[in-house]
Amino acid sequence: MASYDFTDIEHKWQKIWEDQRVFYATEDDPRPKFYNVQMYPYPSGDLHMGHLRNYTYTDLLTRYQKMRGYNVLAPMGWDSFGLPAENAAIQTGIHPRVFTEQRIAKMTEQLKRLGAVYDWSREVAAHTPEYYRWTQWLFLRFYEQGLAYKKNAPVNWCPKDQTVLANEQVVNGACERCGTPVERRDLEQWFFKITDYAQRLLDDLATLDKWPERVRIMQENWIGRSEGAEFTMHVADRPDLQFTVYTTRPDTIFGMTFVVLAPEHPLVETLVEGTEYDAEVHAFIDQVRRESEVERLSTEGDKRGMFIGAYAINPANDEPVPIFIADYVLMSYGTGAIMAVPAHDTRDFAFAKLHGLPIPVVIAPPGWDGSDLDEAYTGDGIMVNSGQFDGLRAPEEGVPAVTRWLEERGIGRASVQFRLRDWLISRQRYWGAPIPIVHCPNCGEVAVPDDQLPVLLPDIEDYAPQGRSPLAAVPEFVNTTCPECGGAAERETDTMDTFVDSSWYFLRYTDPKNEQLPFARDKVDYWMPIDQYIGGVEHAVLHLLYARFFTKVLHDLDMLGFQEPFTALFTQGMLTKDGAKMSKSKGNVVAPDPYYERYGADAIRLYELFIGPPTDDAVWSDRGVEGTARFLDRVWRLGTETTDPVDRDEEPRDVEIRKAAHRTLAKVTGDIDRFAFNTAVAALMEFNNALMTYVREGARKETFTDVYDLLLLMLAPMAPHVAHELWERTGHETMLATESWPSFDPALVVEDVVTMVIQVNGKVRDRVEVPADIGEDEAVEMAIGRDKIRSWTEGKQIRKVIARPPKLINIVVG
RNA sequence: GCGGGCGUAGCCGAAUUGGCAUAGGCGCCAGACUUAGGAUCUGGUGGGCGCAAGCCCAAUGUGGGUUCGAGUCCCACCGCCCGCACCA
Repeated sequence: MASYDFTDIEHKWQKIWEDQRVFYATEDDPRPKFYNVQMYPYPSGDLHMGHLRNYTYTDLLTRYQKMRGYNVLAPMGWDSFGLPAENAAIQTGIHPRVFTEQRIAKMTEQLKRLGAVYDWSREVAAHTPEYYRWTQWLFLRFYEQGLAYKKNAPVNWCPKDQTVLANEQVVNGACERCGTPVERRDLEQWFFKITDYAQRLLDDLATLDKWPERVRIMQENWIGRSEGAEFTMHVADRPDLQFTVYTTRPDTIFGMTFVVLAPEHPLVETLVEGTEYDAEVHAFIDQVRRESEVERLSTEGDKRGMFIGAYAINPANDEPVPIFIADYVLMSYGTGAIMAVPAHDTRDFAFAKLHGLPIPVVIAPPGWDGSDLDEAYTGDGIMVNSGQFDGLRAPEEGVPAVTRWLEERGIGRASVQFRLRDWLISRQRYWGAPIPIVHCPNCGEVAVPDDQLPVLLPDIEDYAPQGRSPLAAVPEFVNTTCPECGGAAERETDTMDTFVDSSWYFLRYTDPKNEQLPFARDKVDYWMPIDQYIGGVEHAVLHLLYARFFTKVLHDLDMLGFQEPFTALFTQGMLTKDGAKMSKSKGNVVAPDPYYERYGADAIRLYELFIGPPTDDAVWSDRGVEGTARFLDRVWRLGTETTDPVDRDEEPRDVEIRKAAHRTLAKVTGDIDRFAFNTAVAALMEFNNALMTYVREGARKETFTDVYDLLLLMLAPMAPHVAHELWERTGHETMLATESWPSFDPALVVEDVVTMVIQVNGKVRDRVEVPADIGEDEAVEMAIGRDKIRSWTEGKQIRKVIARPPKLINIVVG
């Protein structure tokens, strides 16, 4: 249906770009660098229109920034470890490597078909020994720093996938991947100590001014810093026993009427041992422990807990308060113990009501009459019933005053807590990078020496997990010798979370073939930080936080010279169809193949750009592609059909079309810079419409050539195949991709005659063409003198005239 | 519950700093070309009046407010979306 053979053209130019290595980059280029990266994908096999949208954005920027004069690096790689390949292997028996590499090959083809260009010499894939060797090497550096450690921990366990999940992989109490309700189990697990970096990860968010604010806010909430105080409490009649509580509201300490320990709190055992509460408490603890997250969530609002037969002393007033355990207090946050102030905490209030505990008010709400509260009051107020602190404003005066008092008495101090937990990186899975640790009966836990890396993933027969890594069933892998004593030892059989792989791949791109180090300092410092990072908002807190953490650790190890990896971040919207995100599992994917055949790659790209604001979700529409295909067809015909431009002197019409071209150029340049690709395409369409009219009414040869060249230059990053072909056919000997992005002529963009709007009482009543440099007095005079305006002002008094020449005059009458 | 965002034509959307609301596309209507058109081109496409040039009016989820002037700023409400979710 198109009037040109786009398939031939696409093949031709894709081959030229690759064969001539047009988009390959080196570090010795004198131009300023621009490092342009899209989050490397999991090789799922088939790209759909939703994926193509993202690749189109990245590719547009690669081509645009090159034309803008930058030394652009746009690499591509694969997040190729992970569960799907392993699950497929369990089902089909195909080795995950074979499965993965077939898909990588397929996706590479599909990217090339779109016309997306990369420096393929820098391709990385997480599953290759050449890559995971360095993932293991980096693990060892973390290990040396005490940033990688093993501990027994209650973990999220997916009974279907038979593996441990990170907190982030648990969605509404269910496994993110398969939806199975998650259970809790105790296992020995490897962690990265990201909490050591919590404050810096929080502080440096402020420097990321080219990140979407919502992503910064999400990370801020995820890190979850809170300020308060912790202090020691003694158990009544047991001077040997004490525990620490954490609170953000030390100013409410006089309102404490009970304390709550997490069921897992170590002191609980001691307190109930041999008492009448022993059996009942243990039954409760067992129940809570075994409960899945789903079950816990379903009981929200009904806070379960019990008195355990002991009392603690409130250090503020020396009153004994009962000790409870309850499931709403978590061992993993703060100290695992809280002072409960029912009057001023909604959870404590609910719990106190349930157990008939007193609810004394210590922060008086404004206008409080001394009566009981119907609900917890958490707002500002005046301290009452609080001894020497009565009358202070809370929390702003009360918190520091009480905290100081606790410090002076030597029982407490100011304390900062983070919601962020350490990053659980071990997986009881096959398809990941083995953790390079050996367990020796004599030497204990021993790091595999650097020169013995990589610890290779062996080929195995049975991938099915049985509560431990499939690697544990491979004696040739497990049995080894201790690097320190040379005796018999066993390898660690857990593998690493794929988020470890993806926390540094963008560093490897800068020096992908290095066999001495993961990357050389000079190369990483040349390319990094990434100037433009593009990816889905679903990675707002996971990948993006981990990658920031890695960068900071490697900075502290003096391996690189920057603190933040991603200068600018862009998160694109999803493509939806039938009201849902396009995905294989929903069965609503739009496969690109028929569209390539019918409309060509450029029409698809252009529609992906035109479909709506890049940050917003968009709905796929077949009609939309037809529209952009029609547009390209018109551009093609303008460039190839005889339009009979003639040599003649320049007329006003010719100047007008040149002005239109330059205004469009200014608009498109600005729009690309602010990621408004949809309006950039609209501007090109509008200009093309004007150009068709111009040609129909008789074109001047020189003018037409000039403005048509501009059109092709602007189209080059968006619809590269057609633009390149037309550039060649219209007689240019250079390649369009290596041309400079044109700069607009300011004289042609500035309008010398503009339409001035004349309003009466804010309503538009007339318009008049005026010189752009018209003076205020002259503009007002002209406005008032217009016949049409007179008919509105006649018989009324002009009270005020707002003049904004040359755009607007507003006459206020009354 | 807490945090963030969105609501404009029949549909997708534009309006960048408070200044001509509705650009561009889709769809629809009419016409031209044509054996034919689901190709292409031209014109139209909120409402009212008018043969017409044109004139007038209404409208940006709802209701208020600030302002000479509000899609844009403020307040309340309605609806939808996203993130977090017992973090003391």
